[in-house]
Amino acid sequence: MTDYATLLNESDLKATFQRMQLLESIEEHGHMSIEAIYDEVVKTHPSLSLATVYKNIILMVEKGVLVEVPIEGKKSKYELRKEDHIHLVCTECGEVEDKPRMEETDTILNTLTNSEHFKLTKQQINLYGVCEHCQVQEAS
Amino acid sequence: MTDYATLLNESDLKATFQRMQLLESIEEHGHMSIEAIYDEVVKTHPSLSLATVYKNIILMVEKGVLVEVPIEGKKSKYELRKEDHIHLVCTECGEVEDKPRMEETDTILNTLTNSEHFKLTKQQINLYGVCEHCQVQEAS
DNA sequence: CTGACTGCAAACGTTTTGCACGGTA
DNA sequence: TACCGTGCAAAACGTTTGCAGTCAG
Repeated sequence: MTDYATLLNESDLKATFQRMQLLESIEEHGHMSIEAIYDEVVKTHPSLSLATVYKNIILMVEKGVLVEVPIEGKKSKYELRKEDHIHLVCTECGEVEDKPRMEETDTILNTLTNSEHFKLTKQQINLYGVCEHCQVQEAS
Repeated sequence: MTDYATLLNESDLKATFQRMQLLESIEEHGHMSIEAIYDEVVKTHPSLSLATVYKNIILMVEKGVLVEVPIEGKKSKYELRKEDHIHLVCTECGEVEDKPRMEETDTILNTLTNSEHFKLTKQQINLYGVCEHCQVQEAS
């Protein structure tokens, strides 16, 4: 997906230069905080306002273009919406990595919620730990 | 567990009246935001300071007495530390319910992270949807 | 008795808001 | 052209801090 204009229009949002910049930056980096998105985009578009970033991130989450990833003890990060997956969150460097969701977990979780009469709309699996890269760092 | 004094002392924290009140309120309600904890405890202990609640919640999370539960689009809630479990988060009323973790998911997630050379320290599974109670409300 | 903890008030950083201007469809 | 979206500055909000007094161990 690189056609942000179509994506935005299909979500009832006008395809402004700012919104496309935000999406481009998020796709490039994977998972970003609002502050990080602003810092990144303002480099190439200095008149960008932080308020605009806030307004648009919230709006794009509501419209389903973006997904919020809440993280323990930190500010939420945001990513493009894509098929369900698991997040590996490194507690050392803060990086978030995506891993495909296993079918078995889906089945188990669906069974569990069905038996609870809970109308499941969204799964969120975050695994916290130390990524391979940071383990190497620690060793030295 | 009701012996908060022992729990606190074992965690290198003094067993103050305020801390015990916070823990009691959290245990009674299950999952609470900082604001909610303050609102609840200040009723019976009017001199309580919000700053004290902040300081202590953060401290007790660091010491492992409490666990932070980050939730999409909302402020984090806090719960007593207990054996691993799944959270069912109702997007209507905001209530969080605990469900026991299935062994199969544990196995799957461990296998996944091992193969990634990711040193797993903590799992977090949140399922968002509508609880049974709110589904009944909607129908009417 | 002493260091840890509390409450207060002020400081701080983050997020939201209202409004005049500018740009998309 | 009509609205939606942007940038700015101010306001509102949540969280943190420093300090003097108090309390648990």
